[in-house]
Amino acid sequence: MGRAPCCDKANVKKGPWSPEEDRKLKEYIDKNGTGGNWIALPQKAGLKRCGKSCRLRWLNYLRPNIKHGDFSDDEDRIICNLFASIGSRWSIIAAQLPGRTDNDIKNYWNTKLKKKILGLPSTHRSSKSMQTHLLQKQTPQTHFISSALDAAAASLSPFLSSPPNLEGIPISPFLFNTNNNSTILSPHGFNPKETGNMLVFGGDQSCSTSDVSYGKGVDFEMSNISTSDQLGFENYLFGGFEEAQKLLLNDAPPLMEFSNSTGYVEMKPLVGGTNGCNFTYNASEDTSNASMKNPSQERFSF
DNA sequence: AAATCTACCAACCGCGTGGCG
DNA sequence: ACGCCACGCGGTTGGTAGATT
Repeated sequence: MGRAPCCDKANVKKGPWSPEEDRKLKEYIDKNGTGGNWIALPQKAGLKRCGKSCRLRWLNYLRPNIKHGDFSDDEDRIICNLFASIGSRWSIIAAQLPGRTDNDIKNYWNTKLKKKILGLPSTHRSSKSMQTHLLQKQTPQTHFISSALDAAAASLSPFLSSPPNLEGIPISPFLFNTNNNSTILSPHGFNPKETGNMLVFGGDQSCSTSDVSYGKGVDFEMSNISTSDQLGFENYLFGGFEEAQKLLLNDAPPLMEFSNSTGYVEMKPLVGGTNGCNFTYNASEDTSNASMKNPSQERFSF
């Protein structure tokens, strides 16, 4: 038994709003307010729209004092700081940015700001091949990313030192950032094609077990981890870097707590978690899946 | 010039929550 | 105390424009 529909789906228009619909909605609300009842509003306003759709259109576009266009550096900073502290609570973040909507901030984060922090080229519709090209050349960008990856490895090394290896090969954790296929970011001098040892943190806007790749003998469990936790962890790893720090509060709290009390490497999100789960790297796990092929490994490019 | 790819963003969807009878 | 209902939120989708091949 599914949820009852909020409106008669057959008789409501969907898709982009026309100027005429905008005018009707704005005129009605200017004159009458929302009346505290979005469900009834479309009919009263003479609109063939779902109440939810009207509410969204009003809040995100028609409402007075909505700010459109580029985000300022200050706004970037506020978003980054709050995201690092509370995760993807977009409505709370939006409350700190007058004129910005949660939807706007969410879109901005997912399409631009996240990449900015992670040091990827400001894409602005730049192609994947161009990004790969930039990464292949030793640019300041790649230097930054490589440095960050080195630090990521350093951050984890105390916990990976015992046991320090699997099958005699040292584990070299590094971050992975990809838009589906072609780009992998590696620390200096580290080629996973040769060693196969890595921890891989999934792709854009995703976080599930299926997004975790396997290095040789390494399995990293990330089931039930929210995107915000994943990004929180990434932020943690990047937190020591000047470039990233510019976007973070100097006194930002630590995002992850590490321990190996159980014999596993446990990386526990301290803030921003929605479900309190842990990342657990099980160093003693059966390595029979070492030969497991993750299709994405076939697409590495250097 | 056309086809394909990619980024962007408006809008949708479904779930959780809180108010109310 | 319980169930219903509307709202608000966050994740996701799909259309479109611009870039690239």
